[in-house]
Amino acid sequence: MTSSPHFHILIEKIFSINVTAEELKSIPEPSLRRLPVYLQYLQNARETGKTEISTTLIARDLRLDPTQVRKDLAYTGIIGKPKIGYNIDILINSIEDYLNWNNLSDAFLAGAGNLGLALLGFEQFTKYGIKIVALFDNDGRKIDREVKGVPVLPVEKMASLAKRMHIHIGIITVPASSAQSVAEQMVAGGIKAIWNFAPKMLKLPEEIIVENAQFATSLAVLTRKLAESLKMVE
Amino acid sequence: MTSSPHFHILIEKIFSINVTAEELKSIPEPSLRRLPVYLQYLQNARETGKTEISTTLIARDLRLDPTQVRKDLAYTGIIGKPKIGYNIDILINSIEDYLNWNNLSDAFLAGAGNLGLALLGFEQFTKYGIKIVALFDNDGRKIDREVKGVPVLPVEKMASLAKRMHIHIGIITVPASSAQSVAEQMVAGGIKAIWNFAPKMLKLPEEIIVENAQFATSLAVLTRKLAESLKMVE
DNA sequence: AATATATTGTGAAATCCATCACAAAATATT
DNA sequence: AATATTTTGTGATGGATTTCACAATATATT
Ligand SMILES: NC(=O)c1ccc[n+]([C@@H]2O[C@H](COP(=O)([O-])OP(=O)(O)OC[C@H]3O[C@@H](n4cnc5c(N)ncnc54)[C@H](O)[C@@H]3O)[C@@H](O)[C@H]2O)c1
Ligand SMILES: NC(=O)c1ccc[n+]([C@@H]2O[C@H](COP(=O)([O-])OP(=O)(O)OC[C@H]3O[C@@H](n4cnc5c(N)ncnc54)[C@H](O)[C@@H]3O)[C@@H](O)[C@H]2O)c1
Repeated sequence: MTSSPHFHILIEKIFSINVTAEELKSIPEPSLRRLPVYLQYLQNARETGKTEISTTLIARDLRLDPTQVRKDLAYTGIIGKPKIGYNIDILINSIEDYLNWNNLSDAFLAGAGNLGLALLGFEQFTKYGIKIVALFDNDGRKIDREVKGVPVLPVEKMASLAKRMHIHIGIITVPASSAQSVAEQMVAGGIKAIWNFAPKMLKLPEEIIVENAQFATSLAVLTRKLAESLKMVE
Repeated sequence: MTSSPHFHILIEKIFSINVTAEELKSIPEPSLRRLPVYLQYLQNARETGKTEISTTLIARDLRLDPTQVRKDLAYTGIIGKPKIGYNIDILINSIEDYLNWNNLSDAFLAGAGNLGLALLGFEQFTKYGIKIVALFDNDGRKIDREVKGVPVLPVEKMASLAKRMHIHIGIITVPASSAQSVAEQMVAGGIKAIWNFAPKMLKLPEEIIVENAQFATSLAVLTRKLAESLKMVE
């Protein structure tokens, strides 16, 4: 980069140039992870009839630092008014746009078991930018049914169908032992991003985006902190 | 702290003094979050018949920095051999001990719906240190049944039962609108750590440990990175 | 036995992220 | 109209985490 990122952003604001991949990448991952938390908080706040909100208040309610909230929100391009704060509707839109959650992406889900069907039943995914359009399984008893209007198809058809339908997102809820093979079939079908619920690290080409929904990670923090706090009172 | 942490740990090793809350706290949270990833990787590696493993190899497979892996593992107290690496069995045990996953903790789960039942059916939780011993719901049709040997009870009984059974961990899989009230009932029952799947920030006393299993967070990273990579090829 | 090699363990440096401090701006109050 | 108050936006600072650099060590090779 030859010019400073700050200068770049200024230029973008003035001339409405589309941000490039370079700039898109520049948000710190911790900030990115906080954006959905703000979003959910703001949607709640909107329901109470509020129209404006300050980072002072957001930070108090979410137990964060106000400057941190301001800097996080700034990544989405939002501009506030001193002494007032931000317009809630505009702010919500700004975050959703930034996350690309205003454009629903179609997704395939492999593994129509307990977790897979629970995910399918979770209507709120449409709020999070994705829509599950087909399930795939290798169990004959599950195939060729429809669940909540979504067809369950044989996993062999997944790759070709993904290609034909230009699907970019795959969700894996098969047992760990099948996860690698299913992931490879997804990649063969042109899928670019995989949300993996199986407790198994996938080995895939570098350019494939893999987000592991590791329940174990979450539990590690929980059980460890609990052990700490129980030790403390001993 | 008057003496260096390093000195402390040495003393602990020599005299087998229990680590105190002070020392327990000292692991960086990013390191803590990586431990379950190593654990799962190591369990896989063990199944292939390996008995020793180096951080060089772990790092290559998990796409991490070898020094980082070494420092992370060191928090669990493991000691390796130059030129060889670590004994896999001992290393696995060391991580499990550190996370307290060798002592199963009983947990209550509120919300016997899609996700709650999927979680119940997930036997591997016993590998992650917890055991769901009772479900609670407010839907008469679900109450007083047993699911996989675990009773479904009316949510009104949760607090008193938690107290009586000295339950420390609660899992919330009720709709967002009921999450706060259910969480408060858990706290009233003496529960100290809550694993919250409802997309709702809970307002609870500071000493209560809350770990939000935010699906939205995971998806934000996925959809954002995907948007970036699609921009790139434009 | 001497040398080469791969790895651990750890201070030091670099990078990344969170927090502090404060000027500028918008509104409310006197 | 002047002053006080609250908040935004941001450069500077501090702290946490990652990465680098390298000595020490265990084993393999000659
Ligand atoms: N259930 C949970 O709460 C939970 C939580 C965290 C992680 N997970 C993980 O999610 C995955 C699914 O868990 P689950 O409880 O839903 O298991 P499940 O057994 O209920 O479902 C797995 C489904 O995958 C199908 N399947 C198996 N191999 C396949 C293949 N090669 N191609 C296509 N489909 C295939 C099976 O027929 C079944 O329908 C597992 O990896 C599990 O470890 C589950
Ligand atoms: N299903 C998913 O894949 C998924 C994913 C992420 C998050 N979530 C969240 O998890 C929660 C549960 O989702 P779900 O799909 O299982 O919903 P669900 O409607 O299938 O289950 C909710 C259960 O909670 C019970 N319940 C409602 N109010 C209660 C109360 N006050 N006390 C006790 N029980 C009560 C209901 O009777 C029902 O059995 C929701 O907050 C949802 O947003 C679900």
